[in-house]
Formats: sequence, C-alpha cells, structure tokens
Amino acid sequence: MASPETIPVSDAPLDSRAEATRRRVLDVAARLFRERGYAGVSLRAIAAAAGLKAGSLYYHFDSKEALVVEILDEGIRAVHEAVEQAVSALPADADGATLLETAIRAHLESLLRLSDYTSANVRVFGQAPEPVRRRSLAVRRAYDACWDALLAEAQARGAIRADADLRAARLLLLGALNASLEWFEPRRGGVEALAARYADLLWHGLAPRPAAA
Amino acid sequence: MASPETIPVSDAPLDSRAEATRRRVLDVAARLFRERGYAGVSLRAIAAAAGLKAGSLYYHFDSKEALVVEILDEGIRAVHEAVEQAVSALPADADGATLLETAIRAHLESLLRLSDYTSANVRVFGQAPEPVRRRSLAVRRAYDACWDALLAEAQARGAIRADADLRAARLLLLGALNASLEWFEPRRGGVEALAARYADLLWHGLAPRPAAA
DNA sequence: AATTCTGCCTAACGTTCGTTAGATGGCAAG
DNA sequence: CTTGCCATCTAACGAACGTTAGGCAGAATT
Repeated sequence: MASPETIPVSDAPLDSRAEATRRRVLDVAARLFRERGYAGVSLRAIAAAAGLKAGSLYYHFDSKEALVVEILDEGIRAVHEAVEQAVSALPADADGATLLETAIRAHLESLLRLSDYTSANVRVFGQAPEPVRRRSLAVRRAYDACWDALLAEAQARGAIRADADLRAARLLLLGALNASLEWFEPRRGGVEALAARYADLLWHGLAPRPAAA
Repeated sequence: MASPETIPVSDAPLDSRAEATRRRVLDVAARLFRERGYAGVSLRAIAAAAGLKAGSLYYHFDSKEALVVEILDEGIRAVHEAVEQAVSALPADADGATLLETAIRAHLESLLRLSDYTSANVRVFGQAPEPVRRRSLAVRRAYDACWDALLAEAQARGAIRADADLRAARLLLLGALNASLEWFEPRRGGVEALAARYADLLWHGLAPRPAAA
C-alpha cells in the first residue's frame, strides 16, 4: 500500500521488463499448448520459445499448472468481455435478432483473434490435471451464464421461439462457434463473412424459407 | 493361406487370447487418451489399466503412435459406418428432412455410444504428433466427404435452401454435434431426445415459426 | 560510490518417459 | 512326453520431465 503522502494517482510504473517477459511467455505457451496439449509441452520448450531457460519461468509463475490456468482464464475472460461490451453498445431497444447476431459476431471475432488462448481452452481444458480444471471453472461458468441471460433476453424480445430449450440452444450454438477454431483460415473469407453466415444458419436454420408445415 | 485340402469355410479361429487383450488395451487407452491427452498418458498407465506390463504392449502394437492411430481411425470409422448404414436403410424416396434427421441421429447415437474413441478423436487428433495426424487424415476426409454428399442430396431433395453454403453448413453441423461429447450425460435425457432437439434446431433455426420477412 | 533489488542463469535432484532384449511359464501340436 | 510357439514378464537404456537452490550481472536506489 502506498504511504499516505504519495500521490495516489496510479501504481502504473510497477510493470516494465518483467511484465513484458511474462506476456511473451504466456503468448508462446498458449500457442504451444494449443499445438501439443498440456502434457505435450515442457517448460523447457516454453522457455526456449520465449528466449529463456526453464528455471527462469519460476520467477514469473509458481508452476506449470499456474501458468496454464492463467492462459485458460485469459482466453475466456477476453471473449466474455468482448461479448458483454458489444451487447451493451447496442441501443436499448435493439431487436432480438440483432442482439443474437451481435453476440455471435463478437464471440467469433474475439475467439479467432485470440485463437491461441481460446484454442488452448477448447483443446486443453478437458485434459488438464484436475486442480487446473477446478481453478478455471468459475470463469467458464460465468461465461455460460452470460449466454444463458443473452438467449433468454433474445427470446423475450421475440427472436427465439417460445418452445426452444435454451440450454440446448446454448450448447449447440457455442459448440458450433468454437469448432471454427479447428478449421478457420483468415484467407478463405474473413471473420465478418463467417459470422454473418453462421448467424443466418443458426437463426433461420437449414430449411428453405417457407418451411412448409 | 489355407492348404488346398482344408475346409475353406473360414479363418475364424485365428483370433483368441491375443485379440481379446488387444481390444482391452484399445478400450482403456481410448478412455485414458480422452481424459489426459496424447502426451498425458504413458504406456505404463495403459498397460496397468489393461492388466499388463508396459513392455507387453509391444507384442500387440508397434509403438505408442501406432496405438493411437488405431484408436482415432476406429472412432471415425464406426461413426461413418453407422451413418452410411442408417441412410441406406431409408426408403429410396425419403424426403430431404428425413434424410437429414436420420444422419444426425445416427451420428449422435454412435458418437456418444463410442464416446471414448470418438472423444479421443475430437480431443487428441489436433495435438498428436504430426505422423499420427498424417496417417489418420484419410479416414477423416472420407467422413467429411460422406457428409458433403449427404448435404448435397438433402439440398437436391429440397430440404436445404438453395443459397446455403454447404461447406459452412457441414462445419457448423458437425461442430455442434461433436461438441455434445463434452457435456452429454445420459441421465439428463437420452440420445434420442437430444437428436430430435438438435435436428429441429438445426433445420428450423432459433427463429419463431413465421420468420417474418 | 556503495548497496539493494531484479531478472535470468547454471546445475542438479529424483522421477518418469518410450522402447528394447532376453527370459519364462503355459498351452497346443507332434 | 516332448517340443515349440504364444503371450507376457523383468530389467534396463538414455533421454526428458517439473522443480529447486544458489550464483551473477546490470539497473535502480540510497
């Protein structure tokens, strides 16, 4: 805590060299975890990719588990933030379809922009040691709850049929969106186009427009 | 090859003890790979779970990589077979919606029934060593092609709108279905119910029935 | 100028890894 | 009863693993 007489403005300068190294380590570790899984990446490989020696990682992180927890949480947190921010930027009276498409677009855009962190989530979470999963669960649940609220709101605004099972809808929707991490290539049409196509497919379905009874 | 004078009926008795052990090893290995990833599972752990010692695995498999390739291929192959079989059992004049729902049901049912093998696919393939991925690619591509043909046929029969991007549809659909491996619990409603809900959501979409212009 | 702190390094620990070679007991064929 | 294969075991190999302890140079503080 700062002494009473110091300027209380900010503690900004406390990051510098260490903070940059930390970020670099997280970035390369996220990429490696995505490519080879949790157990498939050694601390020596992470250190080497970040221009360090293995032992030095312990200056920045308590353990391999602590490192991966930070990557997992960061991935979810960033996407959660992007979705919340995009939705709250909508006019208060936006219709349900717009709400839905905005959330889908924000999820996809941040998911694919931070693909190393978010892929690590999709690929690594399920096979990480149990303490890692336990420590990372709260952040995931919070994001699920965000989508449950979002779908409920869209339904209230008439964009989702009344008989839809919202939990099933959430699982289908997020499953479909997250799977794009496995095949998306920016060259073959951008995120914008993908988001538009997916939002359309998910909202209108595969059936032809009339959808005769 | 049997000598000319032996009864040519069948070569059935050539499997016995060894074949049973092989299957047991594959089963426990699939479960372990699903739970801990490729690098997270040691041959000693697999052997112990199958009631063997590590060295004995080499009597049945050439290497750890060969073992996992077999598991990956088996998972895809079984689902592929189930879908082809279910579709070909339909009357030749079945409508597109029936075709679609049948394929979705067959995929989900076999996916979740053989969940250790299929989960190993979803979770392990992306982070397996490159030789493993290369050797397992053909089987995956064949299944993708199966769905491309299936969706094209459904579109020809009028169950999918003419403007739909079939590649995007396939990726969305399979992504959504496969994601169910991560959360499905048989207690909370069976596979049948899930297949019906998912087929409905994917075909009709989230939008209310009229889907006003 | 002297001192403290920061960020990283070297070296080593005990353990576990995939894999191999050779031995061994049981079961089946002669 | 003997022979030989079949399925598994034991023991060991070098390499790599996560983690720790202690050292060391340069920057920051006094």
